[in-house]
Order: sequence, then C-alpha cells, then structure tokens
Amino acid sequence: MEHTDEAIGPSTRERILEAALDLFTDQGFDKTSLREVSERVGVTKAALYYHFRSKEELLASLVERAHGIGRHGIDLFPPLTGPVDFEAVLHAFELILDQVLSQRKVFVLMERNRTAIETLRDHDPEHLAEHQQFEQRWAEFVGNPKLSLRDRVRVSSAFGALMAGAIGTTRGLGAEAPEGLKEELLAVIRDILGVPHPHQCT
Amino acid sequence: MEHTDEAIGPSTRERILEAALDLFTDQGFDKTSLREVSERVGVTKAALYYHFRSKEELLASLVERAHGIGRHGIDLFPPLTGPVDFEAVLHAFELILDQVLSQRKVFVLMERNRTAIETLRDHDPEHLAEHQQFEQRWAEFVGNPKLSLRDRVRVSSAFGALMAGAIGTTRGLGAEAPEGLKEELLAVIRDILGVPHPHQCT
DNA sequence: GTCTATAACCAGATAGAC
DNA sequence: GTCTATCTGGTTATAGAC
Repeated sequence: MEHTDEAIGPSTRERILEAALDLFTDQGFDKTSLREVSERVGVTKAALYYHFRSKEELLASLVERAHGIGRHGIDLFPPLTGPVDFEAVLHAFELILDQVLSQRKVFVLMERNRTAIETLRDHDPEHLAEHQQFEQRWAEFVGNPKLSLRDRVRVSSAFGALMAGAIGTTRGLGAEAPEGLKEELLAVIRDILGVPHPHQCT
Repeated sequence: MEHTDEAIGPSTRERILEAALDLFTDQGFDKTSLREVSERVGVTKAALYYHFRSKEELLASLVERAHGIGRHGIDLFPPLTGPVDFEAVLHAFELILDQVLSQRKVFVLMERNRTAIETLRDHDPEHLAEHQQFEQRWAEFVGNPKLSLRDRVRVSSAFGALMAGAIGTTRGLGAEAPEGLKEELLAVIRDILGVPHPHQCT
C-alpha cells in the first residue's frame, strides 16, 4: 500500500518531497525557497502549505526516511561500562550501512544540511525522537572519559569511514550503489575495529 | 606580527571574526544574521560592512584559515595513473591532520555549513582557489573508474575517519586536542591504508 | 486540492553624518 | 571607524475564492 495510484503516477505530495530532496541537497535547505520547490513540481507555493504545515515540516518528512539508523544506533551503546564489544559494534554498523546505502540521497541531504536538521529539534519536540536519541547516545559515547581514547577514536573513525565511503563514493550516482561497495566498506570497518575477517588468515 | 596591539586587545576585525565563527558554527551560517554578529561584538550592523564587503566575504575570511589542506591535498593526487601510492597518501594525510587539529574550530564550521561554503565559489571566483582545487581533485579521485573500488574506498574512508576522529572527538573541547589523539588517528589511517606500523610487528 | 492575492516580516546592503 | 536612517528585495505564511 505504498501508493494506491500506480496508473496516475506519484501523488503530488510525493512529487513535492522528491523535488525538495533534490533542491535542498543541491542548493542547501536555507538557500532553497518554497517558490523554487513549487515551480519545479508545477504547482503554486500555496499548494505546498496544504501538504506541509511549514518548510521545516517538509524537511522533517524527508529526514524521517532515514529512520532505522536510530534504532540500530540506540541498541548499540547501552551501558557503556566496561570494555567496548567491537563485535557488537561491527554488527550495528552493518545494519546502519544497509540503511545508509538504501537511503543514500537522504543521508547526503543530512550531511550537507546539518545545522538545518538540528533546528528541527526546536520545531518538532516529539517527532524524530529516534534520530535525536542516536545523536545523543553518540555524543555521550565519543565524549565519555571513562572509555579509552583508543576505543573512542576507533569507533568514531569507523563511523566516519562508513559515511565517507558510502556517501562520498556514490555522490551523483543513480539508484544503485556500486557492486561490492558494501563488502569493501565492511572490510575497512573490520580493520579499524580490529575484528578479524571471516574468510581470511593473512 | 600577528597583532600589533597586545595592550588594547584584539582588533575589531578580529573580534568580528571570532564572534562570527562561533555563531556560524552553532546556529549555521544562513540562520545567523549580521545583526546578531554585530550585537555580540558590541558594534552596529553597518560597522561590519566597513570591515567586510558582504556576509559571504566574512565567511570566506574564516575559511581561509583552513588553507594548507589544499596544498597538501593537491600534491597528493597528481597523475592518478597506475596504482595508488599508499605511503604517499599516508604522508599527505598526516600533514592534513596537523592542519585540522590546529584549526579545529574552522573545520567544524566547514563541516556544518557545507552548502554555504560551496556558494563562495560563485561570489569569489579567484580566491579560495586552493580549497576548491582540493575538492575537485578529490572528486576526480573517488569517482575515477580506472582505480579499483578497493583503493577508492580505502582512501575515502581514511579521510572520513580522519575528519570524524579529529572533529567528532574534540567537539566542545577547548583549544587543545587530547594528548595522543594524533597518534591514535594516524594508527587508524595506517590500518585502513594497509601501511605497516613503524614500531610494531604484531 | 489547488489557486490568487496579500499580509507581515526581516534579511542584506547602502548613503551619508559624525 | 563607527553610527543613524533607510531602501530594496525576497521570504514564509495566511485568508479566502474556485
């Protein structure tokens, strides 16, 4: 029941979301006016306000597609006492990687509009809870002085590598990620975290 | 000759730059008005226009402090034929890391305001040439189909790890990076690039 | 469900006095 | 070098017709 109108194409609401995703990503959220969005869709500015209460809500609707990273990420760092379980971290990163690769455009949007995304917290206190819980847990983790600097750097670097590899090498690509990208990235993350490779004894 | 007025404190121009750096980083470039900047400095909005021709020029002046990453980065990827010299890449990353760690606040600003930084290209065609050459060479590299996916992912991930480790683990910290951070990060980058560690034979 | 028209606002920027 | 005063333009958002 994703869309009930196969014959007549995507709904206006979905077309607005697609246009906004492209424009916000290319030009930036703040530098894109709703007039531009409406012109690309072929409707008027006022029509947008029928589907979304505000510009921020339009952005929030896009970012919600990235859900899932929140779930996996929150599971990932529960107690934070004792040594880091790198096997578990690796597994969580694998789930996150799947999410990022299947929703690449949204993650590019988020990477390029960090400050705009943060303001959603103010306008939408209850929604996006997962997304923000993840950010919070993450900050608590990398800033936790009880953990060794080495572990914090390793996990932090692994996440950076994941994002840079998944987003940087697929910028401008179509819907499909390159064959083998996921495996290459998981291998990198294994190397960073020091988790041995399964089929390799070098 | 950094500043000739030790007794009377930093010049107005420098105080504007400091205030703008903080506000642009916290709230985002687009969501910060020049009125806010001027109020924090204790001057009027018009005074800003004496020191900087436009809001973009103010941002550009901040970003110029990050120069150096351009130089090292451009040297790094010259011909791009044949296999990647990971030793050379490692060395360039070390220089870049020094630059990032010594100018962390500016790099946080850039990371959080990517789209705003990109518009500088339009307003300032000749300046920031190094910075933009680096971005261009980088894009050519990670998107180069003649290189193996593995090599592209490795280099791309190393850069992501560098940035995430250097910026993420120092967010909110004072002027000094944690002791040993540089060494930990270089070790991670070595692991990613497959360059053996100098004093270690495990 | 979409449009016209307009309100209300605030941004960046300029001119010229001091 | 800094201020007061103002202009100009575009922005989000709303009210109400169709």
